[in-house]
Amino acid sequence: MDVSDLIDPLNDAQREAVAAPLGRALVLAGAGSGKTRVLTHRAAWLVRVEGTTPYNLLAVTFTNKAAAEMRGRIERLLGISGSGMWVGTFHGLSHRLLRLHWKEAGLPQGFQILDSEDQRRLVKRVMRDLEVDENRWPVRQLQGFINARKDAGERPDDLDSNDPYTGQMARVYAAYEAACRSAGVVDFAELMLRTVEMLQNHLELLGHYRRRFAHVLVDEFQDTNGIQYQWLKLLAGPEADVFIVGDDDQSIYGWRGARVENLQRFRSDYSDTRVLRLEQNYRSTSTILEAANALIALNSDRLGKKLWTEGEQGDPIALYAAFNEQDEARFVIERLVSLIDDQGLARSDVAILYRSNAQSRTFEEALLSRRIPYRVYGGLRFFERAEIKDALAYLRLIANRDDSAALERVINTPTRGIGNRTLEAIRLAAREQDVSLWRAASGLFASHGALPARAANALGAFLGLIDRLAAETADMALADQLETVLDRSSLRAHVGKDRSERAQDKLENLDELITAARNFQQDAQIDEGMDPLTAFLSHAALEAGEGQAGAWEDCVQLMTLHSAKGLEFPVVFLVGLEEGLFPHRMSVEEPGRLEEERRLAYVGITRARQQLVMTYAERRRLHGRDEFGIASRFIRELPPELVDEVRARFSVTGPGVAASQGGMAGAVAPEAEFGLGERVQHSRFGEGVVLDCEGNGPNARIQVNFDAVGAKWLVAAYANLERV
DNA sequence: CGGTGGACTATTTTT
DNA sequence: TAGTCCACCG
Repeated sequence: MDVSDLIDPLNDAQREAVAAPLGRALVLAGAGSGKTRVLTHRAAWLVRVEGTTPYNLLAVTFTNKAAAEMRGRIERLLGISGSGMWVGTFHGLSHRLLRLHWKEAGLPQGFQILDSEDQRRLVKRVMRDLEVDENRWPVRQLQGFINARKDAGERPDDLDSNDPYTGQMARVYAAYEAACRSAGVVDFAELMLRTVEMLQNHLELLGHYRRRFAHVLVDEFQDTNGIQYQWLKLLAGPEADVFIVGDDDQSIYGWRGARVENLQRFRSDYSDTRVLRLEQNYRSTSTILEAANALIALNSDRLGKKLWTEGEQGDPIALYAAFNEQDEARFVIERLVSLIDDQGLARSDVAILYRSNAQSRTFEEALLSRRIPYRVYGGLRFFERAEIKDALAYLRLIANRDDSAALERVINTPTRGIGNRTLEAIRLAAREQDVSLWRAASGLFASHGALPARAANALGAFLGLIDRLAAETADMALADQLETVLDRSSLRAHVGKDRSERAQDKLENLDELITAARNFQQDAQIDEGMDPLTAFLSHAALEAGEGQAGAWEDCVQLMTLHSAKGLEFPVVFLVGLEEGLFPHRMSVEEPGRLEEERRLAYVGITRARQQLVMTYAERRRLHGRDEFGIASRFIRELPPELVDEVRARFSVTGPGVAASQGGMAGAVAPEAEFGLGERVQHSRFGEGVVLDCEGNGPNARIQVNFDAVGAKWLVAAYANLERV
């Protein structure tokens, strides 16, 4: 049997992992060490060498993107496609199990999924019904509490109701659960918890799946939370062949419940675990790697790993102390332009990474003014847009009248004369009779005199509209159904008359939704037993889609450090490295949280392949105030010899900024060979004026505005400039 | 019902 | 500063 294609492209450590004997294996894979390759090759190895079938594999990741990538790569290695292989996210796979076994899970057949916004609205609704003071108990906090409890596998009954604080929150949790049950909806955390409970309560099902999934593979294990760990352990059972890959140094989601300890826990739960390390890095220069190693070494409680590379040393890390955030953006953009224009880098080779979303603005403005295409990751996703959610809420209501969250959303969108009074009456009736809003509304409408005539008419029109839409569109294709709903509900007209320039965008989004529905029905393999509408709605909830449609031209990439995990770029600008911003002030108090910030810095540094540029601003406008910042401790924690401080302080920039306490190596004042404004001559570009200088010695860079070709950055050592 | 203005808040985010 | 949310008013 020829498995050279599986084995040959691997190094020794990778090979050892891929060909590990069946059993429990934990692969500690450093950044850029080829973990996805190892995982996918392992899957292919199991089929081609160990003789299992794709049907017996269970491969789990966190994001849809990673799951799609993994599936594609495994299928390519196996030369198959569309197999019965279960590759997906924790939530996607749980969803599938719950659809197949809705009865055993105690769910209605057509249950729908609440996204975070739906959940928050529902929690809020429940709190109002319970008359919980929203000022004392912020809704988001309660939502977070409920999710944290579910992520830990706890139901309201498991909580200490004697403690007044916990007791109050448990009350809301319980009421929220009741509301979900009556509406036939589940939130994200519930998908996991419900699946675990279902399997625990139905040992015949558990046995079936344990036999089926003889081989379990998990990516990014350091990001698993309590319930995900339980889920895995339950499905894998004591016998399964389990192959997990993770990196404790890249655990950056502790704040949303991820438990790095699960790596250790796995080792102690399965004492025969074979631990393997992938430490050879194929991504970054040795300079970048050394910096990353030095930084992360300051964390305690590491499982221990030291990355190395056979690659080149590369350039030193550039550090720029900006005067303020505009200066920071100016520096980054100028540097990036010179990389693109003079060194031929693609725009998409360059990433600007920051700690918090708000920082993107200055960079966007600077990029915009220079007409450089860019793309910001994060922000509102397609299926999260209000007009899209409104449209989907109509569909949800058509699929399931008891979906009270959906009803609340659209009963008066567009406005149809059902005001708060009427809605309050409906809510009251629903609470008293312990039924869904739809049923309560129908009841009120049917009993004469229960509502004022006007309200009753309006309500009747709404109830009739939904019933009619449901009946008339029942046999339509999804896209046609949606089209009909948008027109007949007047939602499209409502969205269109929004008198802002956003109205056009919104209409286009609705069209996009119709297209999405059409494509979905065409090429999605819809699981048996799920009608297309239910499947589409679940898809919309589980895969919120991209933030920006299309836009796949060559763009500079802007994103938070969190969203950069798993990606790599030839050039990385790590910006806003100031105490209070990064590490964020909310994380500096607790050692554990500070270490997570440090891991975040580690993730950022290791995204860079060739060149890493760090910046911080000595002054920054934050929340409308001017804040003075000092360099982040993460800068000071890097070996000074790897860092080259770029100082533009030739002159003018401003008094008092030349020597900063955060500066490296005592901030030697640069000796410039050329002064600003001086006229110089270049062999190729002709004459020009010196605009700016950075650094000193042979590494110094000089910006010259050439008469013929405009402004360019030149490296002093190669430029051979002469005074005119 | 929709529009306005005051209060409040401001890490990270996937599913 | 800027964006969101909500209460109140016409």
